[in-house]
Amino acid sequence: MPRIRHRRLDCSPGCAVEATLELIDGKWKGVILFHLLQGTMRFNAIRKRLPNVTPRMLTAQLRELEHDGFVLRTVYAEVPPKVEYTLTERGRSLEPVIMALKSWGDAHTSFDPASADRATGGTGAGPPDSWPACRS
Amino acid sequence: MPRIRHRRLDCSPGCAVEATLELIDGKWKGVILFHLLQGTMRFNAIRKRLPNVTPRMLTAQLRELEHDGFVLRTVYAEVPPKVEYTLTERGRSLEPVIMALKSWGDAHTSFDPASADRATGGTGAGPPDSWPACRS
DNA sequence: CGGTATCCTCAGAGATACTG
DNA sequence: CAGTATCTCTGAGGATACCG
Repeated sequence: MPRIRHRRLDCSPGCAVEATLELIDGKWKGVILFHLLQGTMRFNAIRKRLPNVTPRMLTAQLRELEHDGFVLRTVYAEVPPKVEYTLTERGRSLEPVIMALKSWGDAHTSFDPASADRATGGTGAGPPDSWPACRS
Repeated sequence: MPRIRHRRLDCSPGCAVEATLELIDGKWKGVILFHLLQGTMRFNAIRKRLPNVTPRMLTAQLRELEHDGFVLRTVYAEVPPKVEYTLTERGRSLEPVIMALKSWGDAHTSFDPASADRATGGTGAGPPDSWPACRS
């Protein structure tokens, strides 16, 4: 069984920011957490929401979330197999964080060049050329 | 000049979550953003706040933040050189996100086992063994 | 249905040294 | 002071195939 380790030990007043980021970082954890906020889901249900995820990656991410105490994995001894993923209390405590991320994303995915780059007496140089857009 | 690309294009209702996460992900961006919220800082001032960062990494992270329109880099034609980093409007718009991350981290760095893992009719098995603690 | 098992790639990140 | 320049390496993450 591969042990799960966290890497960031660097501290400072902003340590808490990094600590939290590290926990929800990892390619799919954010979205998984977001979807689980709507309720318990089964493996393939989650999978359908993440179009490009491979089973291997989804398992890995879910295992990390479980290890970090965010989700509870419940296996039913049935045929065919049934596994449910539910947020724990700790997992639900992330709701404000996830929602802050979502709100910002919703508000800024279509970027308005006129509102950025105007901080102080900026040069006007270095025009931001491209931000990623959300497809579909 | 190495072009900066973003990778995550995967969409779904939770797309915005991932989109935001991607922008502030990257080992040091969260803390940098956090510190810049307190005001304009110079390169070495930021560096002092991130004890274990190498100049190369700090430069890279700042360049990405600049590319994403979060920070403004102002170079003064002086000797010795002076470069200041300031948040843009767009950068400051991240404040709720950063603060959500920090609040959660502050509240959960000392983990209380009694409050987690009690979701539904949990098994009680799989005791969470170790979470990373903040040193210093 | 809900995963494992392998294999592989490549970009993120560290160490070290040097510079306008 | 504020960075570059290399060189190296780890491991997160993808592709593909198979299993209880």
